[in-house]
Amino acid sequence: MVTDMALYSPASLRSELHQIGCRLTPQRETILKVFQNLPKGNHLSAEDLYTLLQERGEPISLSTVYRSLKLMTRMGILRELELAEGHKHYEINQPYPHHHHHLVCVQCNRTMEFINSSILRIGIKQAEKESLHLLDCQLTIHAVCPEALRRGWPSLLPSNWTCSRTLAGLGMVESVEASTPSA
Amino acid sequence: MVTDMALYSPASLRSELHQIGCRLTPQRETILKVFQNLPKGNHLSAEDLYTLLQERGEPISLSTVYRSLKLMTRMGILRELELAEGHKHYEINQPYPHHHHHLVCVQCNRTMEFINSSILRIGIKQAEKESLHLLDCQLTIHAVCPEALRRGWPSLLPSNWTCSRTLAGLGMVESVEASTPSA
DNA sequence: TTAAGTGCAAAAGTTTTGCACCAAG
DNA sequence: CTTGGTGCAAAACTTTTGCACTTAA
Repeated sequence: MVTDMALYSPASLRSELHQIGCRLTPQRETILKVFQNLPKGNHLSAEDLYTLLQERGEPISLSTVYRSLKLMTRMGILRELELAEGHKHYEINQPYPHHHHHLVCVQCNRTMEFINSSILRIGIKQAEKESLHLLDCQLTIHAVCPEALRRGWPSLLPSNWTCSRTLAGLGMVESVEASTPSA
Repeated sequence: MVTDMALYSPASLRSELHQIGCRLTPQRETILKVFQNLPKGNHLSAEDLYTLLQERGEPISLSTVYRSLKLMTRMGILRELELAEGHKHYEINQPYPHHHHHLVCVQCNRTMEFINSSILRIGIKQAEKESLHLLDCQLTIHAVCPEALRRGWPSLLPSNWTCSRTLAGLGMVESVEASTPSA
């Protein structure tokens, strides 16, 4: 899964950090490594990342996680995704051929990635026009899945309902009609 | 400024609400009216909207504001914007010719709108492909303004620094080099 | 009449910060 | 050394919720 991934070596990260008066710390290096090895299509919230590092026994605090995510996003190393889940998610900011966009079902929060190179082209042109330095450009499509529509979306669904699309994504496809509340 | 705006009359809002088992309340009508009359390019956070209504003497609670924003977003009447400011902003979801996208400076948070019809076309096609019902589709471009770059963005700037681009937007263009902290 | 909506206050999250200590360069 | 970074705990915010009371239809 993780293929042509050496976007940032520790050395190049160090040098980018130094350029702006920052230092390379073990924590920052660890975080970068996590994102570099994250399977394509995954993204982590601050909390996710913190938990994951804890489980691996990496010593890091939640504040440092937040601070690093913010810094690395501003540096253009990470991408901050605003999907429909209430907290931000992060992924590595992939270079041009792998650069992708998101389609989100606002009911079940399932996210699908897609690639479309004209979008980036539009973004580059627009940033140039305003003479800004481009960091990231992402198309987010909000949509509703057919199951939700069928059930009378938006308000008739229990808030913890999950559509079959999501269940399928989790590898548990059977009870599409079940809608079993569990909160 | 507010031109061809009668996207939703109270009656059409009522009927859309009824279709999903909801009611038209004075609060919802008021909120819709605010967004319909909002000058092009403006967007409000929940807090902004609440304050604005308070000032106008409209009786509404903050919870209702949140509840209405969520509902109207899910109905596709409003658009939830995730710009770079930590809280969500909302604007009316304009139909196809007025549909627009955003370019944001991550340093000064200034937001610029732009129109590009191919983006919507891409969004429609992608949603169709996954057989989802499209609600909204927005391209967000994150960038840094030249002033920030010149000053050694990202970390050397005081957190309350505002670039000349922003000052210009506020109609106070003089002291571009001042960077006067005020927090 | 009755199910949906509102307001209030409390709770639940998420993200930020002050400060003392630690460590990269 | 010196300045930036980290961890901890407290604080600050934004958003959600339970419940009793209203109100649209």
